[in-house]
Amino acid sequence: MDGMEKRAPTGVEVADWVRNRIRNGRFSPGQRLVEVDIIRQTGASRSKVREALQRLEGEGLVQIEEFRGASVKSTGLEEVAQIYRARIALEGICAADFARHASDEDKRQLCAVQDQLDQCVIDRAPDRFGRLNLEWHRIIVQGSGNSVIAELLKRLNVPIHRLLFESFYDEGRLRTANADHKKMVALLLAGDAEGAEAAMRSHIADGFDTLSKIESEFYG
Amino acid sequence: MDGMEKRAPTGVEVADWVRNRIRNGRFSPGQRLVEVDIIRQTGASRSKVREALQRLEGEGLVQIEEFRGASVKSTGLEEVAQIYRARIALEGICAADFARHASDEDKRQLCAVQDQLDQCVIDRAPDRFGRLNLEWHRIIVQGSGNSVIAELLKRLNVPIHRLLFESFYDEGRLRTANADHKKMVALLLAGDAEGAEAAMRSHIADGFDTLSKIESEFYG
DNA sequence: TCGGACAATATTGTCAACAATATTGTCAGC
DNA sequence: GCTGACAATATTGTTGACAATATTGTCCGA
Repeated sequence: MDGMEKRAPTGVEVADWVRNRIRNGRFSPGQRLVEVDIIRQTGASRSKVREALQRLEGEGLVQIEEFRGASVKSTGLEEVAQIYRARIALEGICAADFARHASDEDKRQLCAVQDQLDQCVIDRAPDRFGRLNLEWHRIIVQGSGNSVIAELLKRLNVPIHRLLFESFYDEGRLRTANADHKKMVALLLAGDAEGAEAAMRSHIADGFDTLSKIESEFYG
Repeated sequence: MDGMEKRAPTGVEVADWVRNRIRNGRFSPGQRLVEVDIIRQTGASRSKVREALQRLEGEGLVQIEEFRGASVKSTGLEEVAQIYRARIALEGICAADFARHASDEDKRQLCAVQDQLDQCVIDRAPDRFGRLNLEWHRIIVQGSGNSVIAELLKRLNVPIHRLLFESFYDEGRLRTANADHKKMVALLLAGDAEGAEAAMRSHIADGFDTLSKIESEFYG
């Protein structure tokens, strides 16, 4: 795939490869995904590439038209809004469940990441903050113990991956977001399920609001 | 597929065919899905059947082992509980959004189905009640206007399809469920988003509770 | 120069043959 | 009868060739 590997990649691996490239914008919306190109770049057989593209179509990440092949599906602002609404619902529940029955290990991890986030605010490192922010949310989902929801969120986050970093380049948003985080950690550790859920909801909703202000002219 | 059709079914159609058979129990958990059998029954080519099985694996409905083929994945009580938790989150949000901005047409449809549900209670028709119950929930999701969540719920409901009918054979549960429905319709029409969401949540949670009592010995 | 017809190429869709592995059947030896 | 080795069968995995369609290039006439 990257270097020179012996065994040919499996269909799932090719799907991962393409998905990553879509996520970080290396494949842009509307771009056609020609089978031969992917074969050349991955070393996979055509069957595997086709399998991968069909899987990604199932995830809603690409669309396949007859005799025209696969292309990266673009997600408009309306769909982004719907994804955020789903996140509000799901991560809200996760916060509540985390408050109810997270393990000490999960709580410890959460605090550790929170410390690093605080440091990022001091250092004004929005990029690193973005990465740790993903980790922070992931820990809460994992701590809720619901792997079904975890899987749903993993898929929902793919199309909005870039956007999840965008807003933190605004200093003010970065500070308020981290203030949200600190309050929420307190609620989560205190076992206040209702409070944590409400806090998570407004936190994500605020994230979308600042985002839609930034991106509104882009989407028109 | 059923009768004698001319054109061969596409991969998506074969996937639908298998998914339906899994949903209504015609294919039971653990059962191996042999490619040749599906070819015989659907008239599809092997490529299409393989494509279909891979798609279903992506949906988490079957599992594929190397050189052992596809088999229907079984969902334990723990996973069912997690699915219900996700439903609580997502349908709760849908209820709130329905209350906020559902169209008059959606409201009208909801009332119509509610009337039919009431009739089912009078007639003691649990089977018909189950079908209309699906429709009732679907209308609320549709009325929320969030197609992303609608898609998530459609997938989540597949593995628990049978269970969604089970509890209504208990007369008491059927009555309380319909009482929930009527209260919720009132809240939805009144535009009480918070009330509707809370009602939907406890409605679904109650559904799982009665279910887990019925099925607990089955899952052991 | 423009546009349409036609050819050339590129790309995807389909299928069948073959390889690799698992599953089942058989039988000798005990 | 039971067990293990081996053969026979069944099933899945892979590849390549070919068909179907789309895309691009070319040329000619108005």
